[in-house]
Amino acid sequence: MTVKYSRQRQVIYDFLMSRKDHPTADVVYRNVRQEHPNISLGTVYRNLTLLADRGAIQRLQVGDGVDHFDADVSQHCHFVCSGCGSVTDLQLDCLKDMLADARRKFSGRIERQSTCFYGLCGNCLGKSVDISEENA
Amino acid sequence: MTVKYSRQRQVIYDFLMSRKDHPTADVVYRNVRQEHPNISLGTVYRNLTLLADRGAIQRLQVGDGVDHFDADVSQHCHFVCSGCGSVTDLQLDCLKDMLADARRKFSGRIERQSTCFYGLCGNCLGKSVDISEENA
DNA sequence: TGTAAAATAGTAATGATTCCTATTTTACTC
DNA sequence: GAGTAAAATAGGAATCATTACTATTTTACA
Repeated sequence: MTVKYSRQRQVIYDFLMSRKDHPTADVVYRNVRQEHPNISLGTVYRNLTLLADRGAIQRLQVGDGVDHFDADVSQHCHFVCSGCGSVTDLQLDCLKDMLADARRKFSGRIERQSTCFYGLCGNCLGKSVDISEENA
Repeated sequence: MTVKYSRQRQVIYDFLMSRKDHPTADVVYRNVRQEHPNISLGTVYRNLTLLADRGAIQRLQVGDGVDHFDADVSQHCHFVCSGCGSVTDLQLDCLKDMLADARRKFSGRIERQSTCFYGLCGNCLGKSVDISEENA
């Protein structure tokens, strides 16, 4: 199946390239709709999947139940804030060492890796947090 | 809310402790039902969530769209086979170094980490794979 | 222009997980 | 051992992200 140009796919990809965070399909949909009011959510999903399958973008599953998408396809880690839910990049030099270490120890073939850190971002650390329910 | 004993929760936890792989809620349900025919799927989900919230077990999100559960709560990596879907443990010494490195570089508070490798396990590497659709 | 393959919009279906409620079980007191 | 309030359960309904379906439109190319 050859891929043909589509204006919608172009707009989706351009939008993703313009963002440093890692939007979900729904966020992409709501933003792209502003200049493309008839685009359907299915089209957004289909094109994000197509782009990810071809390696043009990365699909991230950070454990919040929703897929995030990243136009930066280089190997890097992510940080997920438990406070605000933001997903940000984290460049660690030791990433490649870890991959090498894993390949040394594992008998199968390791193709890629995904590392995600969890905690509170600098912003959320500053704010006072309601912990009234936390000991319930 | 104090936690009271329940036979169902005990059976769910015991089953998880007996497995070296990392079953999904549905797999737990189908197995536990053999000796507890009336248990409901909702009970399995509720107890897995309760145990995970209390730190007795770990919830894994490896990117296949389904949650997996692990009775081993120590920090370790996982490997997900793209062939058979199995999820296995991978102990890497450099894991703690990576966490230290991340804490040094990041301005927020990092609480935990999740690392997952993807590829083909030793078993699936041996088998011939149908790639007829891979260039489509 | 003509045409076949690919893509779209809109909607229905899927499937994992959570929520709801009447009933049962637990833990604790007398 | 009975009485009781909180917690847990079974079973089913609801939710919500994602995928599948289909009639129509767009693309690429002769």
